[in-house]
Amino acid sequence: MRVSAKADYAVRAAAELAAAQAEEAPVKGERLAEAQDIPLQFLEHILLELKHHGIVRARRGAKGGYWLARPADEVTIAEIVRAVEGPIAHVQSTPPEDIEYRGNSEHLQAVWIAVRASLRSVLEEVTLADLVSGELPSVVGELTSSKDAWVAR
Amino acid sequence: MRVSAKADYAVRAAAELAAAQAEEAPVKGERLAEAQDIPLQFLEHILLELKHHGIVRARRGAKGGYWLARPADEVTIAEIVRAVEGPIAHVQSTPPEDIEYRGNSEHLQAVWIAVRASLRSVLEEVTLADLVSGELPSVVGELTSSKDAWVAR
DNA sequence: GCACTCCTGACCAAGGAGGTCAGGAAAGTC
DNA sequence: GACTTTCCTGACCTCCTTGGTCAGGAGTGC
Repeated sequence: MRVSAKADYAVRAAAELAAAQAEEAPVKGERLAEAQDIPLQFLEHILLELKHHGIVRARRGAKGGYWLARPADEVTIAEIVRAVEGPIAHVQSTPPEDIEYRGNSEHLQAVWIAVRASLRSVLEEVTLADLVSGELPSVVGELTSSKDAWVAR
Repeated sequence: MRVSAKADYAVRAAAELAAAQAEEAPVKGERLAEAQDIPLQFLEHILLELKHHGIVRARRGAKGGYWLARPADEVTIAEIVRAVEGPIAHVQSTPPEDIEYRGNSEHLQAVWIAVRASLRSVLEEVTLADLVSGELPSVVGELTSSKDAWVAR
């Protein structure tokens, strides 16, 4: 139930690309790495994965760099996380709907499905455009408004 | 963003203990392992962790076994998951409220906080009593009612 | 004293996390 | 055509986690 460095890096780099989308010019990996303080070579692997998933495009050579394949308001955080981490909320590496629970844990499946749905309700709602503008969807506002949400437990 | 085998096993074993709470007698590890099809020796390690976290009690010897330290309706899934997996929704192994995001990813912190809050809204609401009775809290019903929640993506 | 059951630490293989390194391949510039 | 720039790719590396197994020790009950 944790977020990997890779996923965090990927979203941050994508946010930089979203912000640079107006510029109409590719952004160098080096600039992304510096802006978000991410090891360059590691970031390049991540960007490659994002490219393979059709989230990012790239060109080599002088004047080369990376840019978003789609408008920033059409790319969700969920997509980016899935691209680098794989499916969200798998249990024992299999999707919860495929697991058979017996005996007294029969209803556990519904709980894991609910967990996944709740994750989706956040990650699939927030787009890169929301992220860079700071105008996050209302679901985020509701979840973060309580003081309680900001303390560890 | 996945649920480990350990967490899944822990919740299932705890569900068996919850169901057996009426019996007033300890349940052997072997019986738990068989009921939920969990490797016995692995399960024993898990039960030990639950014990150290004050969720379960145990006695050795003949007539020994495990039982819940508290009534089933006072133990949440969140507690069990934390006992075996550690804190929920950490990013790069640190709690989201401690991370400083700069530049265009400034608002990413709020997103991760929202992710954690949404997980909590499910995991802290469901108790072992809910799980074995099948009367899950309304939040689970709402999240699982859509057909969409049950399909992979 | 003995059977029973939990308790504990050591170990193990495979894979993932979080990188680094070295070189190749396209694109632009002179 | 040579050269520089920048992405692309695979190999490699260390440390840690996952998902276990094994062997023995220590309480408990009869």
